Formats: sequence, C-alpha cells, structure tokens
Amino acid sequence: MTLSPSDMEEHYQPHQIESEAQQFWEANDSFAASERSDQEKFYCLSMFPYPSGRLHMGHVRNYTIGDVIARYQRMRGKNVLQPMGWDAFGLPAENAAIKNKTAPAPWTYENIDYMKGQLKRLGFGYDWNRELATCKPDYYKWEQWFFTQLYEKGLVYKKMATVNWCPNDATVLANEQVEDGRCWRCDTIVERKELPQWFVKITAYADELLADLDKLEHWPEQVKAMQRNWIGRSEGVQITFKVANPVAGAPEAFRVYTTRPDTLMGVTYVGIASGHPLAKAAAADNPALAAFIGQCKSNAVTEAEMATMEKLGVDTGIRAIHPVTGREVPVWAANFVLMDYGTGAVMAVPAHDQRDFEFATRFGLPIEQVIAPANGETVDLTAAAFTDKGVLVNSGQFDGLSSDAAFNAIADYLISAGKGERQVNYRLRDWGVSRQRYWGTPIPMRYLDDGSEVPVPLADLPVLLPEDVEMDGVHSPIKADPQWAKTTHNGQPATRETDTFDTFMESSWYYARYCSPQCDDQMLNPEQANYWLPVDQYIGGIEHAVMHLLYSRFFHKLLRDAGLVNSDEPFKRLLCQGMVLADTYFKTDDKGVKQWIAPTEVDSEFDDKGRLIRATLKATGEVVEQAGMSKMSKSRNNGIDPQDLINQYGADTIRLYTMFAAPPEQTLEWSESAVEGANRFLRRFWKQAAEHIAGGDVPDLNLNALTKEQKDLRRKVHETISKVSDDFERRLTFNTAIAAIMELNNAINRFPVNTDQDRAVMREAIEAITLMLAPIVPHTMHSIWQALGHVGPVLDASWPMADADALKKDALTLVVQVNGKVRAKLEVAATLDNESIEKLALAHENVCKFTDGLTVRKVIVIPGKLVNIVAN
RNA sequence: GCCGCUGUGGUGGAAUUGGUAGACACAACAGACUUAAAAUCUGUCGGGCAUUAGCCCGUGCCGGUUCGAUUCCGGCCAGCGGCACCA
Repeated sequence: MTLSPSDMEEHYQPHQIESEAQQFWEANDSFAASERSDQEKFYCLSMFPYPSGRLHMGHVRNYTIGDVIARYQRMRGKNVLQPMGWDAFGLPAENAAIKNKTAPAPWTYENIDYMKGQLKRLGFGYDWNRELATCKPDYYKWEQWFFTQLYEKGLVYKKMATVNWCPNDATVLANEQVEDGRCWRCDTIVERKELPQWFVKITAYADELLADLDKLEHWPEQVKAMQRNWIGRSEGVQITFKVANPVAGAPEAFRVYTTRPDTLMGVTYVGIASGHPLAKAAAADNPALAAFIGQCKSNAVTEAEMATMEKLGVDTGIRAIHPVTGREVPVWAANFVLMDYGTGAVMAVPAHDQRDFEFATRFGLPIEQVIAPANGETVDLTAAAFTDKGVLVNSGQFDGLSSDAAFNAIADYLISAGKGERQVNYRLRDWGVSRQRYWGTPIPMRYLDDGSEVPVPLADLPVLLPEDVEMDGVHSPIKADPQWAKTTHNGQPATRETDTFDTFMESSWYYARYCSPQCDDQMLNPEQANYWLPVDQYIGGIEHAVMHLLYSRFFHKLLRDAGLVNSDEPFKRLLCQGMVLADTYFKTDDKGVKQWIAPTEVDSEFDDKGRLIRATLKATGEVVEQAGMSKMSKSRNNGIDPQDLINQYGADTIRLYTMFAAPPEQTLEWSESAVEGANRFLRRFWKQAAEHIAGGDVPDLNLNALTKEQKDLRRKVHETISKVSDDFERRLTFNTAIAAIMELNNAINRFPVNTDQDRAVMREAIEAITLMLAPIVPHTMHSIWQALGHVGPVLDASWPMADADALKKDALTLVVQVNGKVRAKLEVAATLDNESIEKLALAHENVCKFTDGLTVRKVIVIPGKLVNIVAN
C-alpha cells in the first residue's frame, strides 16, 4: 500500500500509522537477515530479556537504542542482523510457579508470548526467524555438549564449595533468598555448607582475558577498568611457614601468599581461615577455638558482607616459625580469612596493613615497624598502619633497601632457602556453575556405582529437563523425584547429576547461536558464525559490566579454541545504558507503614518558580509525600507500564522520549510531561510535512540563485546532517542528535515560504529531517516518506550526506576576552587574518574600557573561536 | 569495606580536543485566539545590581595547574551500580 501525497492525514494519528508500518514490515519480512558478500555486515545486539511477564521501561530503553543503531546502520548500506530471544531459565520462574500453583515452563512460555507482542508493538526491527529461548532443548543440548567437551579437555572439575544452607528446609538458598542472615521462607538462621560442585577453569584464561581488554578500543574505559580489577592480577611470593608445635593429624607447615614480601620482617602473627586443616586439628583440645569455628559457620558468604563484618579471631595456640628470623609468632583463626581464597592463610604485618593493624590493636598483638618513608619522615603507628612503600628498617640484613629492591632480595632469599617461590596470583576465581535448582539446564554428567563420574555422550543428549512438574516450594522436582536420576551408562546402572547450570552459562553464548539458530547437527555453523561475528554493537545494562560480559568473553575464547569461531572477542563495541528512574510517593498508614503510591495516581502542584509544592492523590485529593527518584521497582510501586504509554501516545512517542530525555549511558528520569513534549514535537513536524505536501509539486533546487535566507536554511540543514551523523556513528548520543533536529525544525518554522525556490529549499529540509528521524520514530517517518512521494520504504533509503558547499560560512562571530572574561563579540569575514583580528579586538570600545591603564602583555587568537587579551 | 560511575538553572539535560556556561526540552509566568476550557501560537525565564549599555557572582565542597577550568590534577562530601547463587 502506498499513500499518495493527497492522502496524508492532516492530524497525527499514531495508532493507525504504526499498525500500517508494522504490517508493511511483517508482509515484506523486512528484517530477515542472510549472509551476503555484496554488503558490509553489521551485527547489532541488545541483551536478551528475562521473560518476567511484561516489558519494563529498562527494556524499552535498551531495545530502542539497539533498534535506532540497527536502522541507522541499514540506512548506511550495511547488511544488518538484529535478533531477539529469551534468557528463559532462572529463579523467578520457580517462585512465580509456586505462587500461581503452576510449573515454571508454562509460566515462562506465556510471558514470552506476551512480551513478544509488546516488542512488536514498539516496532523493533528484529529477525524473528532467529528467535531462541534458552529453556528449549534444542538450545541447551549444545550447551550440555560443550560442557562435556570442556570436561574432556580438563577445563572442568569438581570440588567442594560453600553455599547458603537452610537447615530447616534442608535446601540451598540463593544469596537473594537470604535476608539479614535468615531464610526468606522460614526465618531460620542460614548456615554455610560445603557441597561438591562443578567448576569451569576461567583462571586458565585469566591472562588472556586481561591482555585482550587492550584490544577492545570501543568499550567504555570504566567497564575495562572494572574487569581488570575483577581479574586482579598480582605478583607476589608464596611463603612457607613451619609449625613450631605441630598438632597431631595436621600438616607441619603451611603457606601464605603476599604481594608485600618487603614487609616480611614485620610479621607479628599469622591469620588462618576457620576451615583451615590446622584450625580444625587444633580445635580438638581448644574449646574456645572449636566454638569460634562453629560460630563462623553462620558467617555470610558474600564478599560485601565479609568486608564489612566485625573482625573476630581466636588464638589457636599454634606457633609458626618466621622463615627468616626463626622467631615464633602466634597463629590466629580469623573470620575474615577465607578458605576459598588463596591459601586460606595470611601473614599479618600490622604496622603496614590496615586490616592487620585493626586486628592487632583489638587483640593486643605487637605492631613492629619495618618500613620507613623514603623522605625520612617519621610515622605515627598509634592510629593507623603506614601502607606506602618506603625504605626497610628493623629488618636485619635487608635494612636500607627500598621496598622494590627488598621485594626481590627477600624473594630471592626465600627461594634459595627453599622457603618460598615467586607467584602470580589472581583475584579471579574459577567459575562455579552448579546450582541446586530445578529451572535450569541439567548438568550432563553421570555417576557410576563405583563413584566415578562420566560425561553424557552426544548420542544421549540432551539430558531433558521435565517440564510437567509440581513445585513443592522448597525442593527441585528433579531432586525430589528419585526416578528421574536413574539411568544407565554402557549398560551399567548410573545416576544423573541433579544440579543445573548457572544461568550465566546460557547467556554466555546466545549471541553466537543467533548466527545459526536452527542448526541441529552442531552447536554453531562456523561459516555463518564467522560471517556475523564478532557482534559489532552490543547494548545492555551497566549491571552486567563484569560478570556476564566476562563470562561471555571467556566463552568466546573457549568456542574459538574448539574451532567454532575464528575471532578472539565476541563484542567489538559496547554501550552500557543507564537505569530508568521514577518519582516515588507514599503515605503512612495507621500502623506507621509506608504505602507506596504509583506516580500515575498523583497530581503535582507547582509554585510560580516551577518548584513542586505538593503532591496529591488524583482520586481523593489527599496530600502524599514525595520521596525522590529511584529505580523503577515493584517495592516502591513506581514502575511505569510501557503498554499504557503505547496505548496512550503510540510507540514512536515513547521511543522519541526515551532517546531524548538523557544520554544513553546516564540514568533516565521518568517524566510524563516530557513524554507529552515528545508527542507535541511529532505532531508539529507531521503538520509541517502535511502542509508542505499539500502545496503540490516542488521544482528542482537551483543552487546558483539562492537568497541569503535560503543559504542560511541550507547551511542549517547540512550542519545538522553533519552533527547528527557524528552523534549516531561515533558518539551514540541520540539526545543531542534529536536536539539538533529540533533546532532545525524550529528554523523551518521561521522560514518564510513565498517562491518555488523557497519550497525547494523547504523540501530538502523536510526530507533531511524525515531521514534523520527514521531510525528513532520509524513508523511516523515511514508514513511521511511515502507521502513525500518515494517508492521504496524509508527503512531502505540512504542516510543523507552533508554538502560541503552548503556548509561554507562567509562571516564568523569571535569572542573577545580580557584576562579570560568575555568583553565583546566581533563579526568578521571568515578569511580575515589573525593580525587584523587582533587589531579589531584591541580597538573595540568595551575592550578598551578594560585595558585602559594596563599594559597588554599577550594576545591569544584561537582561529574561528576567540581572542584573549592578557593585560595587567 | 573494595572496585567503578555520577553531581551544572525550578526540572531533564547541552557545552565533542582546556576556549562564549545553560543549546534543546519540560515546568512556570505573561500575552494572542476562544463565549469558556483544551489545543495551538508569541514572549519572559540562573542569582544580584542596573534597566540603554553594561557590571558582579555562579557548574557538589576545599585547594592546585593555566592567558583561560563544567572539562586536567590532589583532597573531601553526597548519591548510584557491581562484589562471584537475582538477572
């Protein structure tokens, strides 16, 4: 269907326009992508959603950014792939299933259906032929297969690891299910429990994951910095301490790791984890220690809580022998030393480490200075440790060495004495992928009766997760059903692993599966994967800066080493969009409990300065309290349903608003009136275009006979094209692009149209605006483009190019400063030389006023911009 | 606690490589149109002094570098994100 110019409605009718454009795209399968050699490819990917029920504004923002980039790149002539799918396994489905007395699978599939409809209503240009859901066996089959391959390569192993354990429910709890150290279901105090779990050796790739960050030139620096710190490569020394008074059944030596061997001579005690073999053995005849170890069982497992908890410890009675002096130092069990980190033991130097200092001060342990500031100042060790590097003192043969020299001298001494070795350490730990939950990919391992483990062979994959299950609210159905685990291996009875994978496993490779989503004989089709990969632009929330993005980078290297892809990194360019916030309102009920009120139910009153004076309930007029902006959430009842906005304003208004209200990387603050502003702008431009089109045919532009007004408008048009192109291509700042288009729209509003040439200049401006807005508000521009008489859809039109001739300026405005303060503005010919500019500036009346009686010391001329006169 | 980010008018934000602080919007106020309201259009809009010109102050706080700092450096304060089983 093509509109002829006379068909264009005078008034903007978003719902009709949007459904027509969407039908056109659907009928033409406009977004189906295929490998083509005649065009440059562009793979644009937004992080896929968890199918939680309905889209929220965060999704709308993320996917609008992606769609704008995809449509822009298509107009630049690229062969664009933009897929969408579902991160469908996860804990919320289990909780929802229990609440709604259903199973996770049907709940998930219903949500996918509904949310897919919402994505279509928003006009996102996805290739739905490539849709995938991670909970489908045809997806997780290949993840299971890949895990068995990693097992064969020795990149997977099993070890004991700590989980949150609710002794009442006899179940494992996610960190999210622990509230103030108690089970969220039954309020029982949560304990730590060791369980055998599967790990993937991400540490084997630590150096490459670190080094390759330098190749990611189009990633935000902040994300790379966070990943570097997360990997946390350090160079240090592993030191062996002998035990002076060995305990029966425990080792006679233990090791610590330190990055500050220069402080070794200041060691006054040693800290070990409560789970350390030495601590366990010593507890046999030390009741205080045994009690302490028991108490540590209820410690939190998260790093944040451990770092902020009260530092506690108990003397184990064990004495360790200092490897250089031979002096005996006490060994303390301490709650902040963890068995999972490093060696489970640390040497303590209270004079030069703040945590050791606080612990020593609390428990009356000696503090001995061995480092002095290089500049000869004295340090005060009564209040805090001196943690800088410096010069060694009180260190025997090492006295006088700098910290750096002492690092080597002490390391060499320990190595030659057989008491230590240099070691590179990482903060990064191997990736624990076992989850004791139902709604996830079954881990494809079997256990034979002799206790040995074997991976499930490809012929028996996938290990299917049963979908028709009953949730008792506590235990995983595949753990609760003893029959499910029963299987055979080569005719022998065997038992299945009943744990499932961490859902980060699925989200670590979906971007690659989109390249050949239906491939059923292998994980990826390498030709298709290598055509599309790496992803040219990835867009998602900053909350994924470390974990998801690090796991995906790791997985990509694993895929590469399995011969499935030929690139080193999965995502060439990354954009992390900010959160969506909204105002929060509450009233306090009789019991003093805050009741949160949705922003849509509140009216606001402003004073004559525009300041909010009060907020009232729309329904009753009751005054409510305003509690600032926060992330849209159920708990604060401040979520805005995108569906209501689509119904009220249309998808294009929502798209324009989310792109205009803030730069993509910053938080976006919800404002109903700003949405109305976006709608107003679309109506205004629609009317402008309709009026222009109603004027009939337009003659060709005659560039040789332009008036000043026509030249000025053309310059504005082409300056805008130039600016907007840069914003779309390099900066990804769509808010400033829209602002520039609005400025141009204001300019055409003021432009008087009297002659045919005026109409021709106007036509050029309107077409440019239509093309530049097409990626952002595609439905509206689809309609206007057709009404302008074009045959093909605006989707496939070429992005406009700035005309260098139109950009030329005859005159410039220069700012004149005296001592850095603006005192005048000069209109000068663009060709005027610096010397003449200087003369004009010095002669200006207001400039003379400020230089009068002073000597001009220097005149700085910044061509095309400003003149600064330095005088005193 | 550790790592990272953010802080500019009444509000969202702009100022891209150190060069005119407040573009573009929202709100508010005034006016036009209207029987009226809505919609639309026009104007004003950081604070203070002066109302013609112009001057002083001002980008979370304190200090530094520079002819010139919202931008760079050092030290603080506040808010946000992540911290390995929420996704």
